[in-house]
Amino acid sequence: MPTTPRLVTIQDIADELSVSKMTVSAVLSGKASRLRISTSTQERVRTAANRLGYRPNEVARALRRKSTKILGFATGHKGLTTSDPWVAQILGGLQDGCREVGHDLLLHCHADDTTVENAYDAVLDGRVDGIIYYGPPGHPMTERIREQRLPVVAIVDEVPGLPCIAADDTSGGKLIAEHLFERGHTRLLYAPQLMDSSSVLNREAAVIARADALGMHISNWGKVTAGSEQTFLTRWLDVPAETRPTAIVAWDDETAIRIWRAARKLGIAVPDDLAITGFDGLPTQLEGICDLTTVVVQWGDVARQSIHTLHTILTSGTPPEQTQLRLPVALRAGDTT
Amino acid sequence: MPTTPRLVTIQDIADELSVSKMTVSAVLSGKASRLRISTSTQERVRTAANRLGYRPNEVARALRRKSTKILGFATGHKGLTTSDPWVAQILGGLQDGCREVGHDLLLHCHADDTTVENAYDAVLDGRVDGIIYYGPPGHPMTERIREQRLPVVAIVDEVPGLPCIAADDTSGGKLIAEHLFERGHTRLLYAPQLMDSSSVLNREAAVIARADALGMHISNWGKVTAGSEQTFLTRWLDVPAETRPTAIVAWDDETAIRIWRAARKLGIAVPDDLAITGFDGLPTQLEGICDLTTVVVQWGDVARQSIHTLHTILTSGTPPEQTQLRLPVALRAGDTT
DNA sequence: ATTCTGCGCTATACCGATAAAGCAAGGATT
DNA sequence: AATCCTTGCTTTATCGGTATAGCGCAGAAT
Repeated sequence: MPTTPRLVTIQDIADELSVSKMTVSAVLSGKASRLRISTSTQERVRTAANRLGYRPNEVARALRRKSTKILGFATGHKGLTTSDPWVAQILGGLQDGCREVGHDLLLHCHADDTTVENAYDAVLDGRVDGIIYYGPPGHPMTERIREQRLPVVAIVDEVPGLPCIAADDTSGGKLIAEHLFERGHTRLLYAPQLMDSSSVLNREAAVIARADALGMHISNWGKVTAGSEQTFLTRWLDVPAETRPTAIVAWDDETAIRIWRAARKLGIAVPDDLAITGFDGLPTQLEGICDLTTVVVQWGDVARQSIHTLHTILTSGTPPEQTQLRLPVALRAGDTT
Repeated sequence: MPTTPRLVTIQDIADELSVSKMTVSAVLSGKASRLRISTSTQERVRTAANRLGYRPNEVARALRRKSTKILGFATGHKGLTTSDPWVAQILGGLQDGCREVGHDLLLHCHADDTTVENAYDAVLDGRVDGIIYYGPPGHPMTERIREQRLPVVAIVDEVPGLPCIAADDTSGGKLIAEHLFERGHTRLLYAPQLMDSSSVLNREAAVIARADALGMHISNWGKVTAGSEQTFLTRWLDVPAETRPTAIVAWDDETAIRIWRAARKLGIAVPDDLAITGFDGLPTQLEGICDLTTVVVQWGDVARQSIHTLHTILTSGTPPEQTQLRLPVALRAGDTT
């Protein structure tokens, strides 16, 4: 039994003043002039509302207006969690955006594995007006989202057919390759972890393209999952020093740091024997003490922007002109290159 | 104009099968046996619902049932933001808890400064069934929350009269003092930053009490705000070496790291000249590379637990017996002591 | 004297569900 | 043969708002 405290409704005020519900509603929702309510009545209604501590029931409103003024956030990547500090940055941005457009933000907690399906459901349930989706593009449900023209905006990873706000991964990859080139590297190794992400693929493609153009050699030994860094580096140690890659380009900061940590354990000197780069620009709280070379992405801005795009879709009915955005990134050199 | 896609309602199904709305509702909400609906009708309803892709409108449900199955999170500390990685841990825990009790989680984005007032309003608006509140205890609104018996659970900081789930700050402070004692320190300096937090005060009191008991001397030069670390350490340098505190006990990790960073800049050797301790045990992502000595708190568990407490209050109408919880903490020695 | 117009508000229906009571038909009971 | 009970649904009211049309009255126009 949810203990909702005694509520003051519009009816209570109406009874008290011996006017109709509608009069009260009109006054309190600012439609007073359209319904031609006298100033004196308006005054009386407002006074009574204040005195009784009236607050409009948002649920009732939402039902009538068919819009909850709530936007949702759904993730489709497995293992991704809100406590991940980089998702936190996104959440912060989503919140800022919501504040700016006057909505609230709902985090879906229903299923154990939060998929696009949940996003889809939540909209149909009427719980939220629209969804920010961060997940893999391949999900069968994305097809239905497109067909039914549900208000969904993708972030970080591209989902074909959906509006998408992401980072400029291509520029980021280019910056990494150039940075390593300037530092004198000629043999690179790309270390992905997530595989069903357009972001990873874009970063990789850009690094490769730029590395090639600069005459560097770049290889890829496949996924570096959590826990396999040691094996990865052992393999690296087995390669004769003269042909060994001198830098590892990790697809994100987390992977980079895990490799860095493993390198320490194995006694590999970073960056002298091996340079490591990340991608994301996570706030590690240790800036100035211990810095990873990385590409800084304003994830908060990506998220904020996505809310605005979603809001435009909701208010105008159609996506805004600029429905595909890639926000600029910057290289930050640290102690690992 | 929010573009809600064409909805399938209970009425559509009823029309299609030439039965009443109520029959459909009963079947789909599992009350079929109580209303004595024949198995064949149940079958027909379910089939039709599936075929039409029916999803119950949660807003309508919420209105009727007077419960949204949504819990809210409100912060009252100024400057605290979701992108703060440690708030992220809390959010993750809140989400886990919500999943376990079958609710969703709403982040309030209405006002610029999110206060208890917002929490209060959101409950009265009917947007959420209850609130997890993290903020200072002194707010005048907390008085009204208590009076009206609103379902609010405080976390991290104690709010008199409200149920509260927090970390065992007292044990944490004790652990810090003992750890520094073992390392041979005799003169400590306590560095707070937030001031209106019971958590800070408890930590301080515990450190002082334990330090006294162990015969150590501990001083407090007041708040170390962001940016004032240099000044703080300059003052420290001015003290003659023989009477200088040899360890700084920061009230949290963030402050500790800011001091650590400033120490680096000033050429102070950590931990040889000066030891530094934190509190929180934030995942810095740099574990094994660069570690702060700190007290690890399972913030996720604090948050999860608070959801369960709130849920108990909502379902039973009264707070559970154990309405005050202090979760255990552990010391993690790092490179700074 | 009659119709028209503007004012200030009320009546009714509806959003999509659910709770509670009602009611018709058929078989069992007395 | 009359009553009762069970089965299997339907009816009505309600949650708390909002949209739309309407209605009585006063003064102005005809």
